[in-house]
Amino acid sequence: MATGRTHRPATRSRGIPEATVARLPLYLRALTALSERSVPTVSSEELATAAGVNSAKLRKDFSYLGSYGTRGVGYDVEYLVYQISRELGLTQDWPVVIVGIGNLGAALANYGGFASRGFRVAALIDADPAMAGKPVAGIPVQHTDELEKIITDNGVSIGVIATPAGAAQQVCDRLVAAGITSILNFAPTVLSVPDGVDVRKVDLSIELQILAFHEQRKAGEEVGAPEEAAGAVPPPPVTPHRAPSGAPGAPGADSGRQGPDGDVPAVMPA
Amino acid sequence: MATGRTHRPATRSRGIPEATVARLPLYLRALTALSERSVPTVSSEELATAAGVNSAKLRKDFSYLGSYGTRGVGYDVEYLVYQISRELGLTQDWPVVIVGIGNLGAALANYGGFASRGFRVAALIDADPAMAGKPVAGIPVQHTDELEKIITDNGVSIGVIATPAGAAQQVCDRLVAAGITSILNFAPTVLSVPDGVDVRKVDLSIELQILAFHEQRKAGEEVGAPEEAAGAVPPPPVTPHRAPSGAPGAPGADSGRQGPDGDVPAVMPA
DNA sequence: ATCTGTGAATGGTTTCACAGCT
DNA sequence: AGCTGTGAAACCATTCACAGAT
Repeated sequence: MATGRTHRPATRSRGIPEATVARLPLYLRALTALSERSVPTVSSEELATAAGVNSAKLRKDFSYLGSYGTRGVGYDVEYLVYQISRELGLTQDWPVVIVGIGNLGAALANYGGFASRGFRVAALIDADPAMAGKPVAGIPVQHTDELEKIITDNGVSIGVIATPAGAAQQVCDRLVAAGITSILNFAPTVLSVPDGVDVRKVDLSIELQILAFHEQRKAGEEVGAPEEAAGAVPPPPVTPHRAPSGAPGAPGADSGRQGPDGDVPAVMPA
Repeated sequence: MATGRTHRPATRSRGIPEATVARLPLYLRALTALSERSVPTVSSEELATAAGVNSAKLRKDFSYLGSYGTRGVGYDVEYLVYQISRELGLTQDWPVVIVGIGNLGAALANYGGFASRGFRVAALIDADPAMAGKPVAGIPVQHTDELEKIITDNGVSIGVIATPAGAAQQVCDRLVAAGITSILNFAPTVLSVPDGVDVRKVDLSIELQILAFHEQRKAGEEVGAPEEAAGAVPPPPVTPHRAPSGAPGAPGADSGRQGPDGDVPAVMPA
């Protein structure tokens, strides 16, 4: 049960900063679009705009990869596409398994963006026996029992977890035991993995909550009142010694914020 | 065409750092789980483990909210749940519209995590007339024509875009014109929005590409060869003056990396 | 004249380590 | 004794501004 490493402690990765790595796919996408329109070269300014960043950042980012531009001219589109693809490891193909074929899993299986870069969906796996054999996105779903075999046989090293939260850790453990070393997790749970395994998390409800935070601020500033928008100010930290008997404060319109079962599966696998 | 602002330039938000805001939902989830198990108090250490961060970070984060703990004891679970909910704006409810009801849109509509905190799916919108009226997750899909009316009538300020990339900017413009000020974008495009509108992006293929980057590094280090794993070293930056006639380098096994239509819709709305 | 590549400056985030309260 | 709250230090990321290449 190793303590979950998650973010890669910069193992001296020949220096490319994590923040830069996270933007390379953005540049790649913008470049691919240019390439399709047969644009031969771009300036840092143009490319930055297309990718939604500023040009200084882009140039700094590229400087970690090497000197791939031409002063006074810009960057050769095809050449850059290749260099970034190579840096990201997209010149080889990556078989991927998706575990948990509910709505979300099906959406992922159908997602064109996977196939379009080196990623290939090697298998779809679900715990529901009734799903077994049914094709999703042209690929027959296989039962969880086959998980280990599928991974070894296909040499899969990347797994996508799209199961309900309750099943995620268990699935994760099996994936890791079978040899998976990178996991993309859509279930709303913190996964524990041994050292050397990378986990990235995509969490829909967290993103919304962050938006709500800013949204609330906007609403507050609008009226001029710098603090609370509506509703009474909550009780001060009265240093409670035990759990308060009732509810903590005056939560306003809080008629049952709690969902049907706590933190909730992303999507049912059945 | 305003240049797309995206990340909130820290408008003196009473100081809470963006990185902290992004972690509050994590803490909230861990606290909710504790609350359900009727745990009265937690130490920063325990809570940090449950949330997947370290305790120093957690304490720093909480210190921006106020002094909600008790030295020598820890934090009162219920009280903290309330304080963080309030800070995130989750004590009020947020009507949300989802535009683009393909596999992904349907998955989102069914996602329990939305409903479980203040978020309420106010409407599902799709461009396909054949979808109109069909219930998804118990909510009838409405046609894009109704978009503006739906938003104004329901006072919606948060919109989720789950359309193909090609439609996203257009949908975004209409959402913004109708009064939406926060957008969660699942389409693989950079959205341009006027100042004051927040956009957050969830991009499945980018996450996978980041994993591939690290995966590649692991494979390389394993064999001891610090540089290229397999395949010839690519051509040096020969300062090409125009686009090279053929392909740039020696992309190895690159039998058609390009997908059927470029960067590809997330999921078909039809 | 133009546009890249990069040191130096700035700003934000994480970690350390300990003072201060219970 | 135990655990929070927080300055100070260390680290990472972004932006500035300009030297250097074409």
